[in-house]
Amino acid sequence: MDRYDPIKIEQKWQQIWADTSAFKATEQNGTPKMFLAEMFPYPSGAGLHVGHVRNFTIVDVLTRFYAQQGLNVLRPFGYDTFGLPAENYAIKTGIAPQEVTKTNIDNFRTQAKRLGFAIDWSREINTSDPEYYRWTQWCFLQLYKKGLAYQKESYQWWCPVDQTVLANEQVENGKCWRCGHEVEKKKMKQWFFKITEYADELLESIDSLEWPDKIKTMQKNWIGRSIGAEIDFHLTDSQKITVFTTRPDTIMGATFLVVAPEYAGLDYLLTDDTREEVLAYKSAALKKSEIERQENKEKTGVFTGSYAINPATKEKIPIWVADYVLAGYGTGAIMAVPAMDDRDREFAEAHNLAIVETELVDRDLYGTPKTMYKMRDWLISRQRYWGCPIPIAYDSEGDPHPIPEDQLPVMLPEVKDYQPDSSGRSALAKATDWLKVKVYNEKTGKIEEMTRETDTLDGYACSSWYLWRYASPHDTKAAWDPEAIRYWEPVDIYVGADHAVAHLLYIRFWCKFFADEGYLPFREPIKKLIYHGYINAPDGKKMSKSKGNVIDPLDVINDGYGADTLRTYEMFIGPVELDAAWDPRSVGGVYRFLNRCYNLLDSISDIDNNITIRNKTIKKVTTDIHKYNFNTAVAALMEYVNELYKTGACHEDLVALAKLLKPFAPHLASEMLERLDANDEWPTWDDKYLVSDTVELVIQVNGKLRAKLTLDASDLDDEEKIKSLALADPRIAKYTADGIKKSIFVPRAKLLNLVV
RNA sequence: GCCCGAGUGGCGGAAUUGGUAUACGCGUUCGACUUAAAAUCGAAUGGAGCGAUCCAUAUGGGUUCAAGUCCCAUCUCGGGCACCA
Repeated sequence: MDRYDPIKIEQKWQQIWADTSAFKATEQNGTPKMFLAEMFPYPSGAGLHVGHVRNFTIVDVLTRFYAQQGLNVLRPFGYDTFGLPAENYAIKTGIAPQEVTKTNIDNFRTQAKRLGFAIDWSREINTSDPEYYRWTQWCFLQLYKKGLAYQKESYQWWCPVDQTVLANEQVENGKCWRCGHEVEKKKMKQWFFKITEYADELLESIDSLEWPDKIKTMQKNWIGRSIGAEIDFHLTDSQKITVFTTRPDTIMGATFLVVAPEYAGLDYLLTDDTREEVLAYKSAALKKSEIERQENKEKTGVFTGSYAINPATKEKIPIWVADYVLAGYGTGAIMAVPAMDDRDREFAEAHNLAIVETELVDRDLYGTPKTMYKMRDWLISRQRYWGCPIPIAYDSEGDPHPIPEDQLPVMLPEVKDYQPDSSGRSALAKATDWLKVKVYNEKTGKIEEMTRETDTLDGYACSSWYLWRYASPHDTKAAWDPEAIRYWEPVDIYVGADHAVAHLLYIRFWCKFFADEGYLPFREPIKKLIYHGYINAPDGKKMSKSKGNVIDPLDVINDGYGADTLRTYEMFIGPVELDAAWDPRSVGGVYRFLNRCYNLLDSISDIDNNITIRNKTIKKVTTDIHKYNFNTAVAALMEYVNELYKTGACHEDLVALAKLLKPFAPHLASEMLERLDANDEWPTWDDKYLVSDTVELVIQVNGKLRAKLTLDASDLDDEEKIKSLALADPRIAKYTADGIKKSIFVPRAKLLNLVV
């Protein structure tokens, strides 16, 4: 017969799937649903990389597996398109981000189709499509109405290269997550989402999720709840400093107070003698980069000139300012207990402050109980062009007003000059016509001309609700259709390799908010999460253009291996949660395996020799996919094929093989099933075929393997018989000449251990 | 510094509740087919030894009839957090 020609077979089936809209999903009441999704990609100019392929293939294996089992499966696809790369490209080339985005999406779609993914292409979404971001703006307005979107002036992380502020979650080791440049602090008025409102629930409900412990722990640490108390230290009868502490019981040892350089009431504490020195210290601290603060943990600080009374000891204690106290946490002021706290002791020793051993007192004696979180509110303003416009306008007094919902979307205007500047306003500030808008002013009761907000939304806002959009992606009346939501959502299995705290925390926050508003009938958006590892270059290093070690998945297909080999290889490469290094020779091994599957069609035996291993393989592959052990599922199929080569494959053997293979190599499997005249219904096994008539019994002496006996399965009930058979065996007898002390028989393990 | 996770052949990795360590794949070697090569098919492959055997799951202890798996220390690597009071 003909040779295995993956390119030909794959083209044929991709055409069939396209022509028949094979993966279109519709609600079917009475049929159990399964909603699967990957973290949708940012469509870069480079096209799909092997990491995308791993991500999408995991989803695809599960999609096809559940579909073959008769579930009503939804597997949509979309593009997360707002963001810096397209805008930076526009600044460099003058080509509009809208245009580049379209080109890149087209390329991604074409490439994804060549991989044979079972995607419902009628549900494609794109976050920079006005029909989509119209509803992102609607989401913003719902949060705004409830006071969960608000403006605040404060010190924020600012990236001087990208010329925008960043959320806490987007600062990695003091550097910008996009360009890697050190971030600075800048005082600006910015928009926030009040995620802290849900801190307790985000923390407490996380244990109910079937997510990897690693992610759960990271989120818990990020939220960082501390239970303690706030305590007032009075300077005078009317002036006080409130501190937060987790150890109010150590107050007897509090020998001084420390406030952060940014502390709001700092000025009041200064005296003529100290003012100059303290202000110099403050401006130096603000200039320090986060990197410098991290590297240099020396405890610097200066005395403010003021004193407060310790309410427990009634002692007058000095107030210092030091940058080891953080402005953004607690009250920005602490009581220092150098006898108990390492950092306070270091500071006290460096500045000759009193250290007194403390006796513990009752926790509630001097303060009021208070819970504090490390998590801050989510900063969402971005001073960049290529993002979702914030639907807000300002009146002549600078007060914000929401754009009415019936005027959405606030379209992102086309501009010529995308370059941001250090003024703190995006390129949208130059779109002078667009800036003007007439909005009703509830203060004056009139429609007035106002000025639009020129910041755009953090891209994470766009991805905080897209999983719900998938349920009714073309809805023009609402962000999502409640009926479709009730049927499909929440997501059953979500697959990704990134965004452990940012995206996966934000989407949980929005879910809880919209549940409270009555728009969602559940409080957690994602039941199960598969967090897979990266694929590295053959040398084990991260793939990168500059190192020239990038493997292009399309090259693998075009080299003649085909998509099925690529997909199956990436599932076989190792445990799903671990990083793996690309091995071009192993790709060849998987190709050989698929080739062997195909060639089995040439000689179909009439005799069924393989009932046991067939049933065993069906069981193994089924349970492995349920456990996401894709690598061992593929290994089981390889073992099965090796066996079929030895014993000869009958029709039923091959049908089972093709069905089990289909999630991994759908084109080849479809071809095989067609030639075998079979459907793709997932096969079942019968445990009665898994027990054979004879069993191999392991005989150990002192725990070491010494012999194997083949017996009738029924003999496993007869311990005495087994023992005498073992003792009679010459390989055993030579160890047991002096008799045995005891014997342990384990029928479950088919094992007999003799102790001499 | 703190919190997780992981250390198994030449390599990627398998191993129900503790129960035959090294499945599967790569690589290597040999053989068949071929004028030859590729492809394909078959066989061998943890180390030492002629052998019976002995030694091997990061290191050192422990529990057990039995430990890759459980317990205690130590080392190495990866990830996260990092002055959060």
